[in-house]
Amino acid sequence: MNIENTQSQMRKGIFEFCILSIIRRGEAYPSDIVEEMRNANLQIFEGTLYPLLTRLKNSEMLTYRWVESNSGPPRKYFSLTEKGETFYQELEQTWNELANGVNTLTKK
Amino acid sequence: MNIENTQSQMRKGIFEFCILSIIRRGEAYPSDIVEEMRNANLQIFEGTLYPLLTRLKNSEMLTYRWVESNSGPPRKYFSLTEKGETFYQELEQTWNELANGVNTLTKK
DNA sequence: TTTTAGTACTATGTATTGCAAAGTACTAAA
DNA sequence: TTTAGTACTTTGCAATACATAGTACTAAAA
Repeated sequence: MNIENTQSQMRKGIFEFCILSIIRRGEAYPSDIVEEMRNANLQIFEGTLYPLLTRLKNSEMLTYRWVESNSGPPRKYFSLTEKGETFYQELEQTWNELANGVNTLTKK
Repeated sequence: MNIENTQSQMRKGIFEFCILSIIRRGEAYPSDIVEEMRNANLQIFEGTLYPLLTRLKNSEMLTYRWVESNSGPPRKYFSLTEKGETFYQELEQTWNELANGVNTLTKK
């Protein structure tokens, strides 16, 4: 039982919300997403990100298209489906309830 | 991929923090803990709570004593160790960083 | 006295996902 | 042709929330 493990456990379930939020604001490819998360001091690893994007795509929350890049391999740009937008709103509510609950409990 | 599962995943890692916070404020037994969490709109099941308390005890974050109850079986009252207090402070920082990161990212 | 009900705690199997690591593929530069 | 950087894929493992089945204690009811 150590802090790194707990950090990892705390991240579970939260990354879906973060990723959908980023893509909701505009089409993005994985490196964009990593960058935006890093800017918010959130760390996500490729081994997490790619399977998660795949799961979201398979669940019809996201669609993607291939875009040739200037100098390098093609990139997969993701965007939100209507189903994804609905799910995002549920996630937003879920997060807010959880965060409020925790803060209520721990800040007294 | 549905909201209930994501809620469950979001809870991972957070309950340690909540439980230590409750016990930090004063000695408590499991039903006390369930009650305080419910008051904060956080739901924890016995299958989660008891093993978690055991893990925290085994990691020397908590100690406990048995207390006879007025009408019913004896109760296990938990309290925080010094190691638990230190760990709590790390958890508090971890939670604040995570919550700030998520809110920064999703509220823009 | 025995049985029932309520309370308290224990143990275990399952599903899910973050993490780590190994790998493939594309493009441009050396 | 080889190397380096970028982009994506796959898979196995560890940890924990959840569900469930069970044991144990005490008081009240039968």
